[in-house]
Amino acid sequence: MTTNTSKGYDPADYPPFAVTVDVVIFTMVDGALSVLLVRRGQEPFAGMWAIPGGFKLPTESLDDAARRELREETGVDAASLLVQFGAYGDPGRDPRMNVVTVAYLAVLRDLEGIVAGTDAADAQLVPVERIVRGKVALAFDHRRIVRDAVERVRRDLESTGLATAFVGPTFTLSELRAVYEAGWEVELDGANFRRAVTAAAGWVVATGKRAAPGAEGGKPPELFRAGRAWKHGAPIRRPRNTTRGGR
Amino acid sequence: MTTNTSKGYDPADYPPFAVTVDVVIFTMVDGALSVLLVRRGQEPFAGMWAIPGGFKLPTESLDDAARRELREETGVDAASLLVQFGAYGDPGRDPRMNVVTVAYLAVLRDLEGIVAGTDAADAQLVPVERIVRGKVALAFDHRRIVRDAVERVRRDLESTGLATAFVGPTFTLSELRAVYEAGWEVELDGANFRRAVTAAAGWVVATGKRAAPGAEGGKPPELFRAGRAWKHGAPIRRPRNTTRGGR
DNA sequence: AATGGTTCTGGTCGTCAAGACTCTTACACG
DNA sequence: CGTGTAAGAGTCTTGACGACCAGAACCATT
Repeated sequence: MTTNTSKGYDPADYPPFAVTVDVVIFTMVDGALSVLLVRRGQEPFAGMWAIPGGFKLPTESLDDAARRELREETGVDAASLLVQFGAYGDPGRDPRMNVVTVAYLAVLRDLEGIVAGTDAADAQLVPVERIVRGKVALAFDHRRIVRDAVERVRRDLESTGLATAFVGPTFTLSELRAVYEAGWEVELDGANFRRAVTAAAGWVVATGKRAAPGAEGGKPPELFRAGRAWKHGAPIRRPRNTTRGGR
Repeated sequence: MTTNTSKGYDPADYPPFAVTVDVVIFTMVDGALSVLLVRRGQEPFAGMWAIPGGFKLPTESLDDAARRELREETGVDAASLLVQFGAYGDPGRDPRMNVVTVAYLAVLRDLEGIVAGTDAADAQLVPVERIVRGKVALAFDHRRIVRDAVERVRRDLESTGLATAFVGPTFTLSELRAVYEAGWEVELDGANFRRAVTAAAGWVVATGKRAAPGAEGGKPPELFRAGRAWKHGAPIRRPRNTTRGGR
């Protein structure tokens, strides 16, 4: 074992990099987990779809840079959620120079309306399934980044309060359940789901109000808001359809 | 919403950064999850303890850089595990320049012997608990990095085959159980643990051999090797001692 | 007003995983 | 040959979870 001699600090010693921050912005579009893509204006990959991103400034933290990119691209100031999930620095991932990018995933609620107000040639919301399966070509290594982001979302649904970021400040249990169903690609029984989140206090708090019944009719559902317990976990676990033991 | 105009490519446009890779190297030291610390030889923070790290080269990937650092610091070529878990770039985290570091966590098995062969003033294995609680002062923001790494280990124990990286190619169920107990700071019943990992095929494969009984005597335990199922998950879940609902 | 359709909401029931616990087996040591 | 120790096997209870059914509350249509 050698001692740590590697961090020499002659400024000529270290190779310069550009550091960028890319943000995978998720939202729910009629029951499908979707991400925001923007069309690139410049080379390289001009005209191609990509996830939003930009250079980090020396005066801001990585989190700040991600927040700034989010605001610049969507006008939204505070995302429901913004988490870092990976860094990408393969040689040649940017054809022009050494770029290391730090990837964030964000969750927004009302993105659909915002995107509808822009030129459809410049921004669109695409179901993750289409990106994962390669139906849409993305610039750089952005397809891999999106894939990793989706993977992270699936995990965090089970271990964090991520799901609440997809719904509004008040929500029905059906809406919340739909988030899990879309993220995990499963079907959950409504009655069992209700029991899981209402059995213990701290997950959802009844507001006493009711939402308007859907277009299809039906009993008007209760409105809830998120409790504090989400800070430390999730009320339900991902079903293991694979009979324990994998394969 | 604006279109993506942020990635201008005039080389004078983007602020230069140094990119480093830091590795939190975990190993088990008599039942305690521990990390490798090395003493810094140069400024800044000369003489202080830190986790190993160094500059990324433009010709290598981030993963390659992490592997290289691991080899340079420990002489070990292939770690049992090497995963990226975070990037850190707060302004001022390095007093001399703009540095963004990408953090990896590694798991090694026989590190104790390697460290014993070096000058104790240059490298040591420290239980994570001492670092988390701030008993050891670390350079840069390395304490935070180690804390995040520990958090990641705890999670990955439940959702990946991380635990098998701590044990040898063949192992007893007690050894494997000890990994979970140390990582989660819980006690697991030996009989129940055995049932969990042997109930379904694919987790552990009996080799037919038996290890020598411990110094304390007792029935000599069976030796197993890891099966393929670990690729996709873990055989046991972290006990929820908090009576569901957190708070 | 009655009927059928839809969704929410509460209840039941069987299955199975998870823990707690006990007992047997196989070694070392004196 | 007993005694101590840890591995390994068995039993039992609890409760979580999923599948399913039934009633309640609303809408739309007749």
